[in-house]
Amino acid sequence: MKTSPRRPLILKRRRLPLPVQNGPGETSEEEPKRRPAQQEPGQVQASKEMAQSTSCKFPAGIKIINHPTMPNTQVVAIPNNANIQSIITALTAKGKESGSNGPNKFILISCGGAPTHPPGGPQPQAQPSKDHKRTEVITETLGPKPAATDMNLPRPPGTLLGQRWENCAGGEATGCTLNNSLTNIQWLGKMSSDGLGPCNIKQEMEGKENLHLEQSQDKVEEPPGAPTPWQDSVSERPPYSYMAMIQFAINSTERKRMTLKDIYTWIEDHFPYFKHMAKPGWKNSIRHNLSLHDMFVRETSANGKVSFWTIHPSANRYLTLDQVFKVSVLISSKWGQS
Amino acid sequence: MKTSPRRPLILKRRRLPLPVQNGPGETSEEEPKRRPAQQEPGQVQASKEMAQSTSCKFPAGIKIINHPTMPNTQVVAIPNNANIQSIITALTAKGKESGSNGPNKFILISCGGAPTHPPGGPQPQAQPSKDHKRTEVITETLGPKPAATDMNLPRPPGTLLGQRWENCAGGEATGCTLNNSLTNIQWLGKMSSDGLGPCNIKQEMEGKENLHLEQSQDKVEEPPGAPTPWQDSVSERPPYSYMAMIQFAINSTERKRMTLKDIYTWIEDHFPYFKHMAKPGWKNSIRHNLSLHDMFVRETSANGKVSFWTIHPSANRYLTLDQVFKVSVLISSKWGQS
DNA sequence: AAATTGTTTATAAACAGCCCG
DNA sequence: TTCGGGCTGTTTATAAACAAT
Repeated sequence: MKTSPRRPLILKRRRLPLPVQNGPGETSEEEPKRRPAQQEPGQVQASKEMAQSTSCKFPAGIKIINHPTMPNTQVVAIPNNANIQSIITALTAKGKESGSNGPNKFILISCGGAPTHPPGGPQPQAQPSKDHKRTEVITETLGPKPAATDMNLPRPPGTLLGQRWENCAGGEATGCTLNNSLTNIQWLGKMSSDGLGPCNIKQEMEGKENLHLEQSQDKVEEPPGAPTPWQDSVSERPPYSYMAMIQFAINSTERKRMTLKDIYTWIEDHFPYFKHMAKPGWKNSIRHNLSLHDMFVRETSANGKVSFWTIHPSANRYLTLDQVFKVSVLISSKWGQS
Repeated sequence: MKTSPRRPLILKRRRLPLPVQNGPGETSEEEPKRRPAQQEPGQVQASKEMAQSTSCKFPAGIKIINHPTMPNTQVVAIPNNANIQSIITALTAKGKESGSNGPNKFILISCGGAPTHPPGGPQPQAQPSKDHKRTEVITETLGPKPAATDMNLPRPPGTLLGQRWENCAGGEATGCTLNNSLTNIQWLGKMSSDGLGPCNIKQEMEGKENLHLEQSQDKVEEPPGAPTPWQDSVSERPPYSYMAMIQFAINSTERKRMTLKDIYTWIEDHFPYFKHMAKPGWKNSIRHNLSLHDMFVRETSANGKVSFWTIHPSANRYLTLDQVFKVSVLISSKWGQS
């Protein structure tokens, strides 16, 4: 009964104070059906797709990159010896000066010593402070609107009624949750050093519909690294939630749809933990996630024979494992190894 | 790990063939955001609130009563010796003849011998067929629309994309699921014989906001039965899902809102199983359900101090335990004992 | 008939935010 | 005042029952 070793949940969630915009509560029968889900992607305008690697300079050897998916967000890599407080102050000022359209949220990542993993477990490099695993500091400077300023918060703190409702239709939750996984650089760094390449083409062509899979898999275009299959990661559970992995899988295809069986296969190929270590119940969990989350929509092929799983357009940020991988390579390899 | 004795799940779910209205699938980027949730309660028009007990006659000593909450549905009590097949045929014909507005769905309940529970467990009276626990047959005659013809189906069979999406906003699922619980006459019959009365007033006035609770609790107006607290049920888990019980609790108040603590209390008072038998984790499950299901919306009191849980208007069918109880009394007492 | 796929509920748990002593 | 613990709320994982294909 005390089966503790459950979900990873390495993610940090945070709640914003939220400066109580329009009076708390009021009981208010005033129709709680606003849907910022439609509205939020609208206000995203820029920096939506990929990281344009606009690495602008910053005070003390710090490098900044646009977050690949989160609007108004930049990832900031900071050396271990940097003064975090001064950086936060500078970032805050920068966010203010950028105005309402510029980035107002920064994810701080420490990138001190050798980013290549020391064989023997996921310890952070050589930091006395074991309190925070990665000094993943998230600071946000006041945006024009209190909504969508917290990367971890799918729903704004429930002060007014109906907010849960909106979230439901928009699928905002999933995107935010997924983005959290992006901060797990450590595990990705391991993947990068072990080589991800061979897994991309493997695919084996057993499903009838794997054509889509294969010709879309080669979208990965990282420099061909070590071709040896990664062994360290095999025994370690990836830090992504099922929901995230399903999105990775579906978005890796050209038509953004995938059969259940192919989702299984994709996850097994890209996260060997599930092929070799996980209990068979993980497939049950995949199905559970597909059914539970409204962002996953089941379609039926034209002939009505095959059913595909897709991601609802208004909820899809088109995150792929490749993107996450790229960010990790950029941060850990380029800047970390200096 | 093999902790089998989990959820009750006495409910029967069924899936309709659904005559494939407008072509299966088609991949179709055609905006899947229809919301029949708003539309479905609209087409309900009649028979929405309480059973008007319009028990019209039928072939062979059968009695029919409008379902208290489900649209276009009647509950049909049938003696054990009746020919089920002929009844279904007759009901089908009746549904057709009623046209598009009349009832097109019937829940068949066998009411053979003594409905008062034989002490010793929930066995069906004296039927050789142990296959179905209660001969709870559900037959539906073609309605004008394929939607909302299956009481057990929150989502129409997912042939087209986006249907899961709609459901999410409308909260249709919850209503249907709850309605399933209505067919658990056995457990209710036990409650009726043991008396439900004393629990209604108990409430104890310890929370600061229990005023609302108390003055709304006395809406129960069943004939004062045996005042002895029901003992048989104490050790038996009620056949209602957490979602259903939360709705019972919230809808029992006048303002249709309740604090978490009061929800705990209400459930403990009305289902002693949770007070005496259940592991403390059941409260975790209550909170989990409140957060998970979008039909539950958290409000904040006018002064911003207390937060209440409410039911989203478009999802609330105002089901209460009292209503369920009434139906059980009608069916089991009036007709069963003949 | 059996396996696969899909839906729903239950339960445990991690963790965040808040309140309160 | 702060600080810690309990309560409330959110999210993910896992198992399971069951339905539909």
